[in-house]
Amino acid sequence: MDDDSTHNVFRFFTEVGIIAQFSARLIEKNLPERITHLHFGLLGHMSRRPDGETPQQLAYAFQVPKTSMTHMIRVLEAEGYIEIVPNPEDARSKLAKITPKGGELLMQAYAKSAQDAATMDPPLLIDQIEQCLEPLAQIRAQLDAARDKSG
Amino acid sequence: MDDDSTHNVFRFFTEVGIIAQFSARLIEKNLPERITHLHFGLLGHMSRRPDGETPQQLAYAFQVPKTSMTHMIRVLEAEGYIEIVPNPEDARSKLAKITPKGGELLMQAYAKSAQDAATMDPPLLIDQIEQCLEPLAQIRAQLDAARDKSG
DNA sequence: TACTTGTAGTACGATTTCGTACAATGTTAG
DNA sequence: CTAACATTGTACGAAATCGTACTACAAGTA
Repeated sequence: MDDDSTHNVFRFFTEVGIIAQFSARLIEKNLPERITHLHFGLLGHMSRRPDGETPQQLAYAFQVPKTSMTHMIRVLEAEGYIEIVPNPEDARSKLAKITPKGGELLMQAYAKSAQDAATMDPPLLIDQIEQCLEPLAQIRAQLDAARDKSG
Repeated sequence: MDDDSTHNVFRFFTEVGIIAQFSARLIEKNLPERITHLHFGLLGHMSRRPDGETPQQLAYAFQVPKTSMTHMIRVLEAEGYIEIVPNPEDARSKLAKITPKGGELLMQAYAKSAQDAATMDPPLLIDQIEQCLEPLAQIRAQLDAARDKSG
């Protein structure tokens, strides 16, 4: 990889890091105290999996340590946004499922954040966003694959 | 903003968030204990500003609370990567400057991470990355501008 | 069955994050 | 000048992050 490409890769990571921080703030502005964008992501993830997922699966999906996930789902459970039930297929394990209250929160935060995004000044650059979407998805898939191979 | 665009915006944020996490890990793998990708970003920022910057400016640039920045620069100073001197233009304030040791760390981490990036399997999608670069920069600039207007 | 090895989740503690409150200094209106 | 007000950095404490070590259960071996 030549110097130019290297520079571009780092620049890419820098831009992506900054934008990620903005999006985190955008969403957290519309979430209750103590609920972060990661919790929001967890709820979205669970809403697509009505049978629930184990903390282990969630930790892997969100690339955080097991202990961090333990803490996060406890917060969500304490606030009633998810429920944690024993895993019928493995007595060591548990299943985390979104509750109606969690679904409510998800919808509301989504709607409010969408509203905020739609009313930004200067306005969001939808064209550029859509233009990035496909390549970003490919890059993410490549990074996922590389992670699975080596660590 | 129609439903389709809204969906794309959220998808964009999701992809960006995941990629940001990967890049953070990629870099932190090549940094000492206690030094994070944010510290790496701080060092890079300071390396382009030999006269130093105040903690306030750094907090704004990196979009973290002042108190978080206080803590971060203390870690960097404790490890000798930066030095903190009084600000000659404002007795309330200080200036944080990168040290030669900090420059060393920056170079080394950059080189190692570049090496890691270049040897990924499957390989990094340089074309897609370069394709995203310009639109991402525009999106970031728009988000910056919107932040300055409202909060 | 008894034994070895592996895996799920968590207790615990060190560190980090960040909101609140504050002391020191700067700025400005009068 | 000086009194109000604003700004800089920080002490402090509550909460979050995450590495280490552990317990409980599972799975494979003999």
